[in-house]
Amino acid sequence: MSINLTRQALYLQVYDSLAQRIASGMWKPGPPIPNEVDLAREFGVSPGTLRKALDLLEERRLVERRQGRGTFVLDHATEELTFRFVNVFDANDERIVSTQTTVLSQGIGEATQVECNQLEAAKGEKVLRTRRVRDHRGRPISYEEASITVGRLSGLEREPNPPSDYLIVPFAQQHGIRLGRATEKITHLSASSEVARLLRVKRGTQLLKLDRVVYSISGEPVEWRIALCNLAGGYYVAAMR
Amino acid sequence: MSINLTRQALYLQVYDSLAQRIASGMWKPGPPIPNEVDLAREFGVSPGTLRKALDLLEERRLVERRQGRGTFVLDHATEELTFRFVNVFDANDERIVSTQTTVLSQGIGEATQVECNQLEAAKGEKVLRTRRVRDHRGRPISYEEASITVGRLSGLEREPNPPSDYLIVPFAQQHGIRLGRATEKITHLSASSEVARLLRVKRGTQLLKLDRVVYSISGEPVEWRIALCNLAGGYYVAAMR
DNA sequence: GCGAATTTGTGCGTATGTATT
DNA sequence: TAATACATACGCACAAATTCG
Repeated sequence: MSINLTRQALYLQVYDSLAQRIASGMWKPGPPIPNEVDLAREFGVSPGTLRKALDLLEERRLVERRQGRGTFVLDHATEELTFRFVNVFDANDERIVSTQTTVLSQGIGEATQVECNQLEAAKGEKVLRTRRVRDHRGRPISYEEASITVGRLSGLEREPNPPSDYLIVPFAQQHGIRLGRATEKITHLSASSEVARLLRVKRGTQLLKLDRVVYSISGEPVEWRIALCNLAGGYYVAAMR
Repeated sequence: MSINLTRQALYLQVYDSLAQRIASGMWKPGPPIPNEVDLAREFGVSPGTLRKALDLLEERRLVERRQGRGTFVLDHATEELTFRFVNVFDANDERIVSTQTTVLSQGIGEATQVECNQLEAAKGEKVLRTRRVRDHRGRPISYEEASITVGRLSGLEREPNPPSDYLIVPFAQQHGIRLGRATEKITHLSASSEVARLLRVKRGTQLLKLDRVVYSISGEPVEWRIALCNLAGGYYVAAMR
């Protein structure tokens, strides 16, 4: 290569370009993206450099590569990817994938101080707040309060009626954002009378409190959520590396 | 390269050789290992292939590479690596790194049915069991029951007095094993009178139950541990990708 | 303070292996 | 079987970081 005046390695620049094509919807799940040789030629880089960019796309779950078939944009609306930030399992070792939700309230407002901290948002930024109760196998399982940074989901600002039963992973994907990681703080507490009523348990029942922030692949916080969860014989699973 | 009669890719074979040198203690933390060109020559592979093997060693935290300096074997006895499977923080956001432990009992025996399941051990395999109470800032913070597969830690069988206050990560390293990942199941429960006494809390106090299995880099379970933890204003943190 | 030597990081180009269609 | 696409491997050149005289 010639002299590198740019701050970024070439394969990282290629990564950005490819990621942009996926975020913009130019490449969608379904058909394979162009093959490596063609892409390398198009970007004017060597096949090895392009492969390194694809390695990164794969690691960040933007694409999936299959030898002999091609490279495919991943659909984050699959069960595997959608529920990967949901670590609660019921007593039968089944992941709690809420089928039904009851929305208590929803609205857009300016971020509070706490929301600004959790979401790394500037003062005055808009957030979409949703309060709901999730059911699992016909039983209310959790009460949730979630806040989403409106500005980071492209097009959300202009949506008249955002879905109140959204699941954050596919919801973000629909707005050009793939999620990369999340952290969750876990404590336990006693159900207040209000929450007890919503979850149909006795007041004082012990619940798990899950305080979660979900980040985009590029590292921005997208959703902050607090869930009060009635484990009822189930458990939470954490995986560490 | 010539025909590939082996099942494994060349860079994976090289990885195994390098990993073996670290496990055996031939290469230790401290001085850098030989440079990439020399290693490639020694193994009779191209620099690119050797680099791919090193990439894997780095990803699995066996080595650390620094441009201009060299490649170094990682010491898992550092705080960062030792406590990476400890996700409990106190009310001041400080990780709970137990300074003091009181051992209640320790001994070697044949694995029970449950231990065989958790540790993927054969019937009759030996396990080292330790019961202890951990302190944090002068307060008892958790009661633990741990079982270790004796056969998977080299030399442990012949140790007359295994340390009762071991920390699993450096302890495994001392026996030629680096740990790769862990999973932890979390529930809450009320303290029994016995546990309440040990943790100096009232009977019935809510505790977090942490049921953890730690795996070696090669994927074998090494330790199964149950901890009953008095959060006392603290919290558990899970990170997801 | 500077330049040479050393070591890893990035990039190029090519050939061949292997899985899929 | 043939064509296609990703996977592995080779070898070389130069960039960037670090160390040391």
